[in-house]
Amino acid sequence: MAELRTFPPRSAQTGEAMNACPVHLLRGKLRRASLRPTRQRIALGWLLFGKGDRHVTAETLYEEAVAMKVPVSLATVYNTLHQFTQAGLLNEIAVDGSRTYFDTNITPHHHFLIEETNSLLDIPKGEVAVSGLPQAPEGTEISRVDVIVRIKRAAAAAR
Amino acid sequence: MAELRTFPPRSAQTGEAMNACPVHLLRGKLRRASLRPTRQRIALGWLLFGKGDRHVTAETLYEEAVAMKVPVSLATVYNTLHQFTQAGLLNEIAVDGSRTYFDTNITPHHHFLIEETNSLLDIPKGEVAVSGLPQAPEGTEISRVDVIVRIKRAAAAAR
DNA sequence: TTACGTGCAAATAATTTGCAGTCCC
DNA sequence: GGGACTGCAAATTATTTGCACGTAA
Repeated sequence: MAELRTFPPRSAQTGEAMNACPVHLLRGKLRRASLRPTRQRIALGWLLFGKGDRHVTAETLYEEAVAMKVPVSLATVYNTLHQFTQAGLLNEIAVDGSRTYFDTNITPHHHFLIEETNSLLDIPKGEVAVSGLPQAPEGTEISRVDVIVRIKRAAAAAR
Repeated sequence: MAELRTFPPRSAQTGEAMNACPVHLLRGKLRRASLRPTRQRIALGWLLFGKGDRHVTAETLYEEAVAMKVPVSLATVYNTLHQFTQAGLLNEIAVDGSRTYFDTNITPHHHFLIEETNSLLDIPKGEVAVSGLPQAPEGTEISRVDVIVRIKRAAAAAR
């Protein structure tokens, strides 16, 4: 259905009359990160940043791209996710020992992990507070604090 | 140096005069978990539970076993770690998207992740408190809360 | 004896890499 | 035009699995 066609109208790539267009913003975002705004980076950026905060894995993003008829290879999705992460546009989250998740919400916040579906959910900012953090060992500093609240289906309570 | 020889003195395996011996305790632990106290499970259990709380990966435990001249295969180490985990003797921790760590400390506590060496350190119980945990979604409950404090070498402060 | 465990090697799964061809500046 | 980017396939890494053989009960 929704095709790539929706994205970078060829005519627009030359920059005429569309300064508020999200694609335009994306290009700027990429440029600022010294990443050439290529077709696939823009398409992936669109998928990632175009609909609010999301959590994706390389695999899911790749599938989305394919579904949207965006011509991109899985290897490029991996590369792009890592480049975006390195550029600070994404956060990497480890929840289980197998897949790697990427989060488009780069503000400090924590997560629910729905064990049943292995999916992530943001915990609204401010609801969780971690206190009493001990001093980091000599010569080191805290780079990040991750909190993951694992959720399972409630034990069928006797009734 | 320290060889397996130190472990289950053949004579002891029949159960004579060594009720307080750690090997004996281990056997009980395994039996209670319905795991046959086999040579390799005892050796691995010895390595895991014989020196206080530890964090291992299948790979590191395997190397230790090899160094101790314990005859065991990597596949068995994986199996054993999972069986122990399922039996509640170990906790599995995900800190990065690649390796899986196992923690012999099964009481609720949190971790430092030394990014430089990719190693884990327990955060002393009681130092960290997580407050304001939101309600788990309908029909679900919290199964565990993991807090991982990532530590990096301090930015060389100007002086 | 007999089911449970173990070892080995092959199978998977997720991710990375090498390199030839393509595209942006 | 030239270097940055991409795609493909082969290479890696971490982990799992199938199956013949060994071993605890």
